[in-house]
Amino acid sequence: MGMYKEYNPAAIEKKWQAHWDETGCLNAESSHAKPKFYPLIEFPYPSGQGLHVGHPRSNTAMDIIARKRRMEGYNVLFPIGYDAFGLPTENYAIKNKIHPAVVTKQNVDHFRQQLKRLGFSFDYSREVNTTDPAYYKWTQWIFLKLWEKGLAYKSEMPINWCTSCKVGLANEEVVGGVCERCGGEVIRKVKSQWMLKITAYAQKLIDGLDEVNFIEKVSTQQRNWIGRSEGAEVDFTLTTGDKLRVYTTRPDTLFGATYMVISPEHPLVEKHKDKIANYAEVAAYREAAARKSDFERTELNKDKTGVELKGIRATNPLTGTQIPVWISDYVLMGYGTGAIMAVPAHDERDWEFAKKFGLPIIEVVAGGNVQEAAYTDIQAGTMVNSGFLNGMSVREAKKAIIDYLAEKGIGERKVNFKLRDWVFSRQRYWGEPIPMVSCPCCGWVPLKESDLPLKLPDVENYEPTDDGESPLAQMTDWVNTTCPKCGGPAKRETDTMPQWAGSSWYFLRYIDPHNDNEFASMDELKYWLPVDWYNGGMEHTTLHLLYSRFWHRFLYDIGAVPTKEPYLKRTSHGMILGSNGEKMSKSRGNVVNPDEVVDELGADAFRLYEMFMGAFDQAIPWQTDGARGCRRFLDRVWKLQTMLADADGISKDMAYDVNQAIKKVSEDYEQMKFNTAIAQMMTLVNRMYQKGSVTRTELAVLLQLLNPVAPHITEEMNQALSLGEELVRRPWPVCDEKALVRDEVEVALQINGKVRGRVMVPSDLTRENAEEYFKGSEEVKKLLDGKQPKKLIYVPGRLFNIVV
RNA sequence: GCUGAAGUGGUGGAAUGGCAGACACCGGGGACUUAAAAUCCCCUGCCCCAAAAGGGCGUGCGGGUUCGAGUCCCGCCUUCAGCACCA
Repeated sequence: MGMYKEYNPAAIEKKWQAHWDETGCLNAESSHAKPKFYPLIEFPYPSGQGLHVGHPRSNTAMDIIARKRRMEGYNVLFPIGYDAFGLPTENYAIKNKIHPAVVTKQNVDHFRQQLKRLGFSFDYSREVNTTDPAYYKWTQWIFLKLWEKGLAYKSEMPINWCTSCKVGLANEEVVGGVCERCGGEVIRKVKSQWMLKITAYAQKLIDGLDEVNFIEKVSTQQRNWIGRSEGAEVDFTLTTGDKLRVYTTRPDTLFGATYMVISPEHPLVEKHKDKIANYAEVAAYREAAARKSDFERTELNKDKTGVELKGIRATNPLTGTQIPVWISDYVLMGYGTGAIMAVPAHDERDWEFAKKFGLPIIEVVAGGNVQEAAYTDIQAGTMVNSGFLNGMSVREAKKAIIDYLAEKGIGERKVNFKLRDWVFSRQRYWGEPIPMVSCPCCGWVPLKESDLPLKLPDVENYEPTDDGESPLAQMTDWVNTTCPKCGGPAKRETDTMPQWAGSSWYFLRYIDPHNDNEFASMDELKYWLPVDWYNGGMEHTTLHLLYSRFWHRFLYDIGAVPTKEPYLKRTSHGMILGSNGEKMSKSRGNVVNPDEVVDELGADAFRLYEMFMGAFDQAIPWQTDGARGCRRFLDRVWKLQTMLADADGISKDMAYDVNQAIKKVSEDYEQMKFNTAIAQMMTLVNRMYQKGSVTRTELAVLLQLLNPVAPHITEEMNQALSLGEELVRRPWPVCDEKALVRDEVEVALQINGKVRGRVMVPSDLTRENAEEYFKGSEEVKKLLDGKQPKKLIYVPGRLFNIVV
């Protein structure tokens, strides 16, 4: 045993990190002999600011699980990589005239060094980087497969266009309707873009949720986002002779339709412009709508606006009544058919619209007062004013009307999804080139697989062109190519893929990261898939998490991966807020830099605090004083070396506490209740201090339990005291249930639910025996003071309640 | 407006319908020290009482269920996050 030294985290942490690097003992084993465990964190975007205190929250949590699983005998793949394409890097490159690849390399190196300082047990030998051509070769390959199966197509879609900078902007760059950089006006400009048909997978993505174990709020949010609804499409006839098809979830209310609303972009507006008496007004409204972003159009609480198409009317197919047709920007071309029938009596938005514009309101479901408010209850109402539907319940009416519409050929049952197809084009440089060529003879032609990766060319200038094309469009040498099909002159696609592309399949590449022939071998995929546990932020629930499920399910359908779903389990961490309780941001000046905390307190204390600060799934404000408290705890653990007793084994008076800690810590880690697990270890250490001594066995158990959270200090103490081989190689401790059984337990004595005393009772006292036992008790006699008990309740081990 | 989450001491937070405030932070007191820091020990929800003993009040608000409610039900209020008025 060496001399006692002060706890010096800087030296200890460096030593063990170097040891893990050299031995690779935390890396996944290539053998498939052991059962596998694949935990995953969302790989970071390597921003110029470096790591913030939010990253280590998720990382430490999964590191704890990963380290525990290794001790439980699993072969663990805990990978790390970088999601390195993206806007901030590109903007930085433009501003500073540096190639984005250079910036990316600097940032990745910085991130890696910061992550290593925190002692995460990542397998760095499997690192991936989405900007590496050897990686994005396979991103492009997946795109080609999607194209092959008809899931990639081109469509006219609006982009945000700054009229002053003359560039396309991301939603994020549009703040309050104006350009974030110059404050210029932003309009929506239509451009032909690549789309992915995620809507074809809507039902599969809903059904897949039943096969996995996601926390409830994630499944709920994905289901709501996909938004399956069942209703009907119905044809109305216009006075122009056209059929106007609408989608409705309430076909039962068809008799109550008193007007129609179509989207301002609806083709019928353009088609019949000479029949529309107030066309100038309509055109002005349409132009105003075009200027608005989807968000503004759908912004709530805003006043309903709209314009009647004068000169065109629609006929209600059931009543034969002619009703007016309006345009309004709250109806979007992208959902349903871009047209609705309005039933103001039973839809709140329609009701408001009708009130504002003085349109008639006809009650067709009895039960409310439709002049006062829309009546939307679909459980209680009975049909009225609805011809053959009268007297039916809403449910019956729905079925009857759909059957009727189908019979007459004017409508049909229809399932709709809120989910929209995925706009896959960006007018940017720093993304994966889309491997497609436009040929005047053959149309869009995919590159041959053997020509992948299609690398990004070196350009001088990364600024988008002022006509909305990607910077790549200026690279005529690169753009002009030959058609892979006919060999004639052709042009490359110059838009690039969105950042979501690389992150939609990165967990597959980790499995076989150096494979040049395929994105991963089936043999490895079969062993490692699915990801057993994926932790990430709630903000990625409806985009990244859904997109990657979509790609994975597609790859399954073409036989490229062996599982339907990529992730078995999904959990989520809460955000770390600034000490003022607000979101951390540079502008608020409340950002905490993890490097500074590690410098002052060490990585172990930092990790400990990240896990101790509060409930893992809740947003928590950062308090550096709290982190100092965690360092104090580690100091106390360190000092236990000076309190070593001669005895070995677990002493009798500590058996309960030690085993209680094993049980509680083991269970709490699994449920991500890290804060209470740590509290339990603090309690154990407090007990050891009270006693003033600790055996080697007791200390070894504590170090083992603490190791996943604070891996450096625990390995160092284990080694310094020669307690055994490295903790990473030792099995996870098992609770001795017998040690938790006690002869007597303290229970509370209550009168009418109020605590009036405490008493020790045999721990095996049952409900049946309790009455007799307590009747003989002095304390109970005293409390009763002659009163007659009406009822006696014993909760074993908890309390005895006397109702008088 | 919709959806989701949450309101508990001075602070962060604990609590399968069963002793509210575990574990920490801050603060106070003591020991050690020439002294300070660090460390160790003790106290620390609020109110009444000189103190103790002993009461009383307490988990956003108002009701309810229950022997018993932070927890369950109904109705409000507030805060945070997300959002695509989805017919």
